[in-house]
Amino acid sequence: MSALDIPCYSFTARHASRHLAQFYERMILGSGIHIQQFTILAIIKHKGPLSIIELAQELAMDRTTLARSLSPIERDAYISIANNKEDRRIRIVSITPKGKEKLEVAIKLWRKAQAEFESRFGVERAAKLREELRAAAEAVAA
Amino acid sequence: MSALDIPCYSFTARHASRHLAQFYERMILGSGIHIQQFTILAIIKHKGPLSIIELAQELAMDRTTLARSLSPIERDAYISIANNKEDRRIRIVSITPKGKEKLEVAIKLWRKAQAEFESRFGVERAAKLREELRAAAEAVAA
DNA sequence: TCATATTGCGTGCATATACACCTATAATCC
DNA sequence: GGATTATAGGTGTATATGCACGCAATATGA
Repeated sequence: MSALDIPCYSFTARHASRHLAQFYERMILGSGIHIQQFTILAIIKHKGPLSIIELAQELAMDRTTLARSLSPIERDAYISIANNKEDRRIRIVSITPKGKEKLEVAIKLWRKAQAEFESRFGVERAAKLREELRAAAEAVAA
Repeated sequence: MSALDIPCYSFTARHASRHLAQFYERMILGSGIHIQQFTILAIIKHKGPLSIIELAQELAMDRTTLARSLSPIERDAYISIANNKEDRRIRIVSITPKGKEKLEVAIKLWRKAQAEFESRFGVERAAKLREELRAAAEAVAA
């Protein structure tokens, strides 16, 4: 037996996620950021400044997980986090010029990773897999 | 935009993996172990005593990640790790009677989780998704 | 046999993940 | 307006993940 024979859907998804992440990490290594950070930066850029909770909703991830993921990219000045005047509970996350530059470098490498995966796996097949992954996540939503 | 519109295959896989893991965690909560620990215990039981590296290969995960994942279940005495006489570099991992008991409880809950997912997502569809996830991981293998 | 290469494994570090619990602030309802 | 409730966010703790590096033990080759 090997991992390929373990029937647990959670394990299979985790396994694929790990290996896909490693593949993308290798591909965007030259950018100096991680694939997860790349996604977060891209969303912040495209959705404009937003609060922690709004950002977490966009990314469909836990609020506290996201908050900790922001630390390294704030430390490296790719994002800035400011307080809100109207509602002092809210903290607003924005991408910095330095973050935009970093993102532009990373996005070129990311496109290559996307293309490489599609080349190996098949464009149609990859699109179908993505749809099914989205549906699976939806199916188990709390 | 929401997570469902992010086209990155790595993100989509990570997203689905997170949410499937949370679903399984909720389902096997009563067992007192995590879904990842469940998988590791099941493999150790079925593949008999094996070394760290052999176990890592079975699970297709990093050796050092696995080693740290063993700590909690060794601490809780679900597994035991012994030195090898012939080759003193090798450490052999075995499941304990306590671990087998825990596994039996967890496996009942895990079966319910599997059935629940198949019920929500479709049996055929789930099988197909699993196959495609395996193939995707294979496609990006280093 | 002894120097070298290989192998098995542990640890430091950094990021990822999420639950429980806490504080501060804003909104709501007598 | 003051008590209550709801919301935004931070932190402690625990597990997950993997790279770089180091150490000890075995295997190999001259």
